Amino acid sequence: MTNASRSQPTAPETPRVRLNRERVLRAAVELADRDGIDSLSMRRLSEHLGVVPMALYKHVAHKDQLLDAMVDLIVSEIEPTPRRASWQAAVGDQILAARRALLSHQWAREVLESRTAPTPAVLGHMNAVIGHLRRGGLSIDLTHHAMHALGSRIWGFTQELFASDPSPSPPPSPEVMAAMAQLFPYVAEIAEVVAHDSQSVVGGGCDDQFEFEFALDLLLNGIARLHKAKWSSGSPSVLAAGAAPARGAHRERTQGRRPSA
Amino acid sequence: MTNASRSQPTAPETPRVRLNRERVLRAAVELADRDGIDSLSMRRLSEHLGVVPMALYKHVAHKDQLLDAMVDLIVSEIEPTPRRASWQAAVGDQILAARRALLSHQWAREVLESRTAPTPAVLGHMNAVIGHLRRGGLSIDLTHHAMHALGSRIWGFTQELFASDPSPSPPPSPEVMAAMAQLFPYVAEIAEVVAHDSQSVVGGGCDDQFEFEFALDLLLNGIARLHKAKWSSGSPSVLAAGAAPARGAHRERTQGRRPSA
DNA sequence: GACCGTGAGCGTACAGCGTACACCTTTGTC
DNA sequence: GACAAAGGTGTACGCTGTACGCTCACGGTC
Repeated sequence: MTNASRSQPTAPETPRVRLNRERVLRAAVELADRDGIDSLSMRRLSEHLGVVPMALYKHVAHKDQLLDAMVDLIVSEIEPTPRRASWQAAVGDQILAARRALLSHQWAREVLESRTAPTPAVLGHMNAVIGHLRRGGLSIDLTHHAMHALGSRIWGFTQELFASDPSPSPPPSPEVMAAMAQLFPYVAEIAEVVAHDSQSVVGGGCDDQFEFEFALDLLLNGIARLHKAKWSSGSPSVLAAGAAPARGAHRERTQGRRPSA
Repeated sequence: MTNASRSQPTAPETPRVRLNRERVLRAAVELADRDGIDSLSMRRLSEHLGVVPMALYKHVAHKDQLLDAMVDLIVSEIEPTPRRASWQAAVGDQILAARRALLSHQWAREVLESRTAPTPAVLGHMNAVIGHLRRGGLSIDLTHHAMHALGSRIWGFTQELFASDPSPSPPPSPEVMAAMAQLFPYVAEIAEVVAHDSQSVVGGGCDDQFEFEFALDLLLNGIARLHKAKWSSGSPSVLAAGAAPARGAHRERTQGRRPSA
């Protein structure tokens, strides 16, 4: 009785395509793109695939593995970029390629950052970036610190101060605005200039692509200067070589300390 | 009958201190510090406070508000720093003060980044950082982009490639190591150097404090050079002023485009 | 064609989550 | 002492991830 609908359902024309890992992952990505990663549950995913929740567990061990595999899937779509005249250009290309690949998957940032172990595709992209740096002549030491400095920016997203609000709140009332200007004059000053077409404080009416490339160039140029100055983490005070005076001696600076020889 | 234990419990010496918002927040922070933010549930928190889950809702509207308030609580413990001879030093001080305040609350990064609206304390710290930049003579324009470039780094944490694994996995077997060296030679090269006392790929055996200050100085110095070169986002090619040649013309660069006048 | 092992998909069940709602108890004010 | 407000409780609901055992379709072998 309960199986009646299963043995010969009312729609026999659907030949009941078999599930496989690939289909599960593609559907998961599609759903996450459409509704956001927070509303991606095993139940909703299974529903989307016309299947019972537990069916998914024949193809992924648990939700965490599903997320890992989703990341791997879209990260593996980053094309490796060729060498360029300068390593800065090559690294920039590689990182902007990542940005293009991940930009249509807003959830990727959050998931990527929450992973604790890298997937093969992740290692591949890291390898490509490191490769451009090393072939550009950077020492292992400088490359290592450069990778830390770039951090998750190698994925092509800036870590903004605030997650962009999908449902923009109504513009703050004038009296709130005035109170804010009094308490936080410097924030208000910038907010005012930025908010010519938006109401968010920071990160709203801004050109994400510009801000990203701005910060990327800042870092790459800084690394280039260190490279030219033959900087090594053994000689920390050279960090400011050729630039404006550094922040100066901090009481609790880690002068001279370094992780590896 | 069921109320017997409530009306006159076996331990009448506990005068049943009344709950208040402060106590709830402090307990939540304590619990998050100890067990991680993922295991902070309203139920566990209430249990920790010797109270029924719903009691918490007399003091916070919902869990999101609790998280907001927790962040606000610890962010408000960041001391504002005085002016220094250079604005770089002042900004550095302010950001390292944030780092000190947040370092013992590992969960703060994740929560902070997931918020969409700033709390007062958050605005206060932002205001302090922006203030140091503006009083240092930076234009509103440059200050704005500098804040984007610093991003969530103003909180004192580097956005690492991977979350530090609380339960370090066993060191990869030699054959896995060899396979990795073949597939990702550049990653392996760095991993080998770094892993003299740790087994993680990146972010493991590294000096967090050093890496943080390295990246911070890189950014502050870059911003300082732009400031000295009187850079404005209207003249994008000046970005590389006085430094190594920039990444060069990207096909899809956003040359000249800018968010605000 | 008959048989049988494998594994995909199903159903049920459970513990845990955030929180709505109605109720009771304690507290502070007059 | 009366009464309102505020604080704490109990129950219940819909949601989550997933363990376990079953059934049934498929592929390979005889």
